Amino acid sequence: MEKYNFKKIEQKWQKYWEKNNFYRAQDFSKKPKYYCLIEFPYPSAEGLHVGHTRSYTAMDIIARKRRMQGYNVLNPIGWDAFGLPTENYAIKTGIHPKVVTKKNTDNYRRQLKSLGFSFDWSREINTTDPEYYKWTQWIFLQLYKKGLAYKKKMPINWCLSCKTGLANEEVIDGKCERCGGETEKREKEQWMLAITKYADRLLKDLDNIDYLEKIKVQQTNWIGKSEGATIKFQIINSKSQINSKSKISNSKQFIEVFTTRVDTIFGCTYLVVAPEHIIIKNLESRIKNLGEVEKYINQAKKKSDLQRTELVKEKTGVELKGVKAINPFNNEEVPIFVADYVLASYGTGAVMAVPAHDERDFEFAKKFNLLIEAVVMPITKGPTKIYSQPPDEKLHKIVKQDLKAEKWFDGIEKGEICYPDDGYLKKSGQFTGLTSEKARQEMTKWLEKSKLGKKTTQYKLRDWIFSRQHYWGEPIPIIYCRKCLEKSKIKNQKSKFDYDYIEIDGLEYMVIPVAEKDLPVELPEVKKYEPTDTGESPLANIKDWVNVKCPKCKGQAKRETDTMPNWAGSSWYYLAYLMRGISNFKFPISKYKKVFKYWTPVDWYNGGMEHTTLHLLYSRFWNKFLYDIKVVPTSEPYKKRTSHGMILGEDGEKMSKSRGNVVNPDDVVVNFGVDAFRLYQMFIGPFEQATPWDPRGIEGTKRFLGKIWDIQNRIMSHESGSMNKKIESLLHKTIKKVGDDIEEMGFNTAVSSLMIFINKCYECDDVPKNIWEKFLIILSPFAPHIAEELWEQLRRQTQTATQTNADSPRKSASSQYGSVSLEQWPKYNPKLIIEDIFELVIQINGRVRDIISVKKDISQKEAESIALSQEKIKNWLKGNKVKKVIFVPNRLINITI
RNA sequence: GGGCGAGUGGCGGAACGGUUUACGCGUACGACUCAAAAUCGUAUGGGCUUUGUCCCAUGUGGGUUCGAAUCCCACCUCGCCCACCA
Repeated sequence: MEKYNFKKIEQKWQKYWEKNNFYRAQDFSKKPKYYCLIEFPYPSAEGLHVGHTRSYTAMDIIARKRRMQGYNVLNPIGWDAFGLPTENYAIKTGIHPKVVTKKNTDNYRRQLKSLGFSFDWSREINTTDPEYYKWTQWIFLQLYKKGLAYKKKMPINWCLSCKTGLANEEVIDGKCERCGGETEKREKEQWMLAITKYADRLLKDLDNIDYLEKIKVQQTNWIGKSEGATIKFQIINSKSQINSKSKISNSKQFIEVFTTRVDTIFGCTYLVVAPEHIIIKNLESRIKNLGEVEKYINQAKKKSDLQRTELVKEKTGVELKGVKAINPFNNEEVPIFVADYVLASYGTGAVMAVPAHDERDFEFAKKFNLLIEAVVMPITKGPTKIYSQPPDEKLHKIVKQDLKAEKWFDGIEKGEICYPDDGYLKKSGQFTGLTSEKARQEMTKWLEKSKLGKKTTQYKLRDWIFSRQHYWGEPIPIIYCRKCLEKSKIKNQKSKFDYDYIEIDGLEYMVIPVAEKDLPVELPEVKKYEPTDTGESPLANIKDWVNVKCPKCKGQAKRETDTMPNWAGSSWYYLAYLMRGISNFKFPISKYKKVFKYWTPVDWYNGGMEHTTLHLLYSRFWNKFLYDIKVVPTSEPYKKRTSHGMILGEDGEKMSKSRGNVVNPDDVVVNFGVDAFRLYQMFIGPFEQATPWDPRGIEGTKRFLGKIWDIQNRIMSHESGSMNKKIESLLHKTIKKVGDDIEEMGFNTAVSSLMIFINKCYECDDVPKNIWEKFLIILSPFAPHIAEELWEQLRRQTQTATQTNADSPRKSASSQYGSVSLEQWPKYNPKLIIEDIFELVIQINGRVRDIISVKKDISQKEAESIALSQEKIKNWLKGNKVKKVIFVPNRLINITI
């Protein structure tokens, strides 16, 4: 018999699969569909590493199993190829990103094909293909038409070294996610997507999908819904100013604040507004220390986010002298401060400060010596004093009256300690005595009745900054025309513009979306890819691309030169695979509705945790939008989402080029073969956990395959057939275990149970063929090449034995014997799993003292008498009285003495 | 500071109320070999002046239970994500 030659086998079967279009998904097949999805890779110059391939292998195993279970499986692959590394490479070398992308995708394709993944290569996609991105642009235009894409002057995060705007999500600790460089705030006209309009649905619909709990929690926190109230504080001039003749101009001005703790409002001793808050400009004439305030604001603006966060400990701020605010609940005057610990972008950009019940306000008040007034007292611990008649007697049960509790309580009362939790109210007018919860309800009602505020829901989620000033991205398909704007102005009344216009460099333009028939707006050829220092996209320099005939008036117009962020192309790629199969991206969209209906939603999507709040949320948003405009039939794109752990380097650190600990699958495969590699990736540790790569570990899975090869040779070398009860029972156990484990992504234990089965077979001389065949079937998703080869050998032997003389036609080398991947996934027989003997554990006082084999399903009585008759046990029991006997059927008996 | 998760042999890990250390790596010894590699076999948590019907071991300290790695409480350490969100 030949030795196990993985190279030969792998090549043979990979060719066979490809030649026979083995893993092509059938649109509209009558079989039930199963759509599994992995995150398509960004084709970098370094090539694949084992971090990618582990998760792909896992999904490949699931796909292969589903096919054997009778599903029509779609397991597609493509390239998320727009991105900065490619652009940076182009800047350095002058080579067109297209060329680089081609080179990298070719390499990735070669690598993936060599690893035996069962992808449907006929649907390969590439986000940088104009036929692909014309649809990305098309979706943008639909968003624009529905008012969900808009342009806005925004203080954006600007990366000084990449020279581009970044979304909040792309700035980490004040640094650029890509290059790690410093960022600062800049004002720029940016295209925005109104994801916040979908915030509530993105949150609520999490209930109906099967995402890992931690993914749901992360998305929930990211969306960050909080219920509270907005409250209007009237602004007045402070007394000193009133006295100095200039009467209060009666145009009432208000500051609106957002709070989740209305119940603490009687403890509000000042207001704070963010440095960017518009009210400061509006109050300019009334602020007495304007110079000081402006100085502070300028300083705050200069601070990058990094500096702002670094200064967490030291709070800064300036009082707006000359004005005060009136607390609508008690009509008390409170001072107004400007401070950068208040964020302009959240809530109303202004807060009511309650130092007694908010840590940040407390800190600020301490520093500026402001009044701290406690109005909420703790309920459960040590209230030695009662401030009012609470509505519920039980709330006042004094739990402990030790000194500590009393001190704590007094500290709160004296304003020495901040108490940020719920409690019951004191010194709160008509609301005194209510619990925080109840008070929030009542006070909000009161606010709404008196029209001084209202119930409000706030989200941390912000709109998505969609503009990038880069070359290597999808051009935003918008044209700006001055002539059209002039015409409309003449036609319409001056003040009523029923069209979109925009101001660029002081000139006004009309915004004209590119028509569907003119898509794609293709990236022009350029000589230089560098972003400009002015912050404009490199596209702005291509005059004959920028200057364009207006599609409406045929006059001089110009194109938008910003491009889309990376996340655009990946927000809908699961649909692109379907379109690719049908009509290769031709218009119109109606062509594809049927295929969407057949395949969506994705049944199982696996990817990295790092995409939970970006890609995964963005693509849920786009899908919901596409659902609303009736393009896709389901409101959620992915039915089930799981995530994988990272593979760390041998040193236990994250794999990275700079650390030099990256493992390239190519090198592993050369020495050990694809099947050993696939198995080891699955065996290395729990799938959801990070595990270090151990270069020696793979020896084990290679030996495992060698054993399989040997056993098959033994089986084939002699007539076997006699049933082996033990092996049969173990087979059925293994079928169950492997099947269950795959579903729960317990791949490491699945592999180990396959190993246990093989170890047992190895001990036996005689493994019946029909048992062995079933083993090959359940092995095949993990190690498809060797499984195919052994299956074929086995079949060839059987067939040549039965049909002697038959000159079997020799078409393709292998197809005549079928393929193991066309077999049915075997069912286990529950009866065969149950053994008639089990190991009865005999414990005394919970400690194991003896183990004996006994018959299954014996009664407690029987077990007891067996236990008590054991010599060892008798010795233990000598001179002791049996107190109690606990019996766990088919497991153990515990005697207490 | 907040959220999520994890701490078990020399190492990756299994078990997730019932025999701690499955499976694999490594190591030691043995077989085969002139020899080595490969392969196969055996052993492999620690302790003992007691080799036993012994004792101790799942980050630390408590608790619940006949019985805890597993459940509860407190603490320590590490990882990931978020972070002045009112």
